[in-house]
Amino acid sequence: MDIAEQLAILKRGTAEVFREEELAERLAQARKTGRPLRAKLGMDPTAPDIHLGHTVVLRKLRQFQDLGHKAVLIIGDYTARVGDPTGQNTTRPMLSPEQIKQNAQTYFEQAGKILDMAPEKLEIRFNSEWLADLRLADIIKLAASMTVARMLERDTFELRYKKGDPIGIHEFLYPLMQGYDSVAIQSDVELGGTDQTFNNLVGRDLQRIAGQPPQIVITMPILVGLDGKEKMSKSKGNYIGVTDPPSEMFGKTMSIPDSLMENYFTLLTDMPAERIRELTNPAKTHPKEAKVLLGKLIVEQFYGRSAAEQAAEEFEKVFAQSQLPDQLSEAAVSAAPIAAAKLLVECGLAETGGQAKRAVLQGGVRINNEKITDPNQQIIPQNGMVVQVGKRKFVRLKV
RNA sequence: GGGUCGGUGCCCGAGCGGCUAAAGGGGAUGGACUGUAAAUCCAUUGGCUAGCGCCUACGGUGGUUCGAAUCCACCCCGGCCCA
Repeated sequence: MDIAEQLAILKRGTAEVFREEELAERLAQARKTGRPLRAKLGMDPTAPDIHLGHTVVLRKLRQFQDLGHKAVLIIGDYTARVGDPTGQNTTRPMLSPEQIKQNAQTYFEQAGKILDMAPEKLEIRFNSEWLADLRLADIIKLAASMTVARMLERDTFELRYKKGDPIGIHEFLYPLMQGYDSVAIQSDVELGGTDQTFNNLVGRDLQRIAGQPPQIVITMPILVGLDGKEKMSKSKGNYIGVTDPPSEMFGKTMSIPDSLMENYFTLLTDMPAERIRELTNPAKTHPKEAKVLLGKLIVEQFYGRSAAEQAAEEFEKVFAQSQLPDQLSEAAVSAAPIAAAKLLVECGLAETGGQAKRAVLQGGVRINNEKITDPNQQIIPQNGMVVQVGKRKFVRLKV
């Protein structure tokens, strides 16, 4: 594949490339010397569960692998002790080493769904390997390569500063540590979300100072969450996890605002841009149809085609035709008569009695598809009885 | 170190001795309308109780008072200004 083609693939969906000419050069050089590029991605072991937001960058990294390059995954075990201030309104707690190790493990398992895990395509490094040995003098030297003004330029700091939120001095060290990672592993390229732009560019500076050719920085757009407003994140609950079961993945995809579809197609699938334009043009494609396709494509990447088809069918059945899903989770209850509200709590459909009572009073509860209106109505649980709260929570009773 | 302002429910934020489980907004949940989209509208939003009612809650501890998120003392945490 020639350089122009490679470049086109690598550029697709990116937010920015610093700098494109350098990337082209470096690709050409790799081809000439036969030395694959080292594409770095830092992983924060504080948040082990991967969602589609993370896969945007992982997919890009995978493209590098597929083009014959090497992915270098940095586990920020040492940096996690500092906590990346990016996007945080408050200082993060520091983690214990055991916790970090466990998180990293989970991360690998999940990242393996996207990345090529073959040893010759993937190098995994813990940054404590080089950061733990730095002495105070080294750290001061590192710190001297940055100014307070430049630090404060970063939105995250600026925002917090203006808002009057606390900023710990140690947080200033984070970008430096991350930048030093690039020096340590001699990366050719570093990938990250746009929120990592600053951190990644620091790597360029530090490499230059260290006499290395500065890495090319490729940033990917931040994936917007299901709410259509904020960044996809676990804490905001607006995410699709890579371990979500197919039906849930599909259902969540169907719930995104239409306006987000183009973005999702671009960042989460390999669909050509031209086709995406057709799909997201309501005059050419019905939005629901496009979204179904999107949902299938997403599920397919993690569970294969047949699971994707099945999830779509199931969705149609349950939500469009209000039928019961194929698979119902079971809840064991005793056979004694019980008030409806209490039954909901018993089988885990409500957390508290008050919540259950409310659900009933608001007409959201059905037992064997019959609406219950009185929270105190006595129910005699029977095997196979189906209890439903709202549109999406079902349970089959097991007496 | 000095001065000053602040810490309220999932989040933001009002309240500044009783009428306060605590205004308002956001979010979330349930309902209507739909394409589990958006927009809109209605309702709910500490726990226990069939209900009367009881318990827990306004940074922490102790106090004043018939009664405290509200007053006082000390402590913890944070912002800003000065040094």
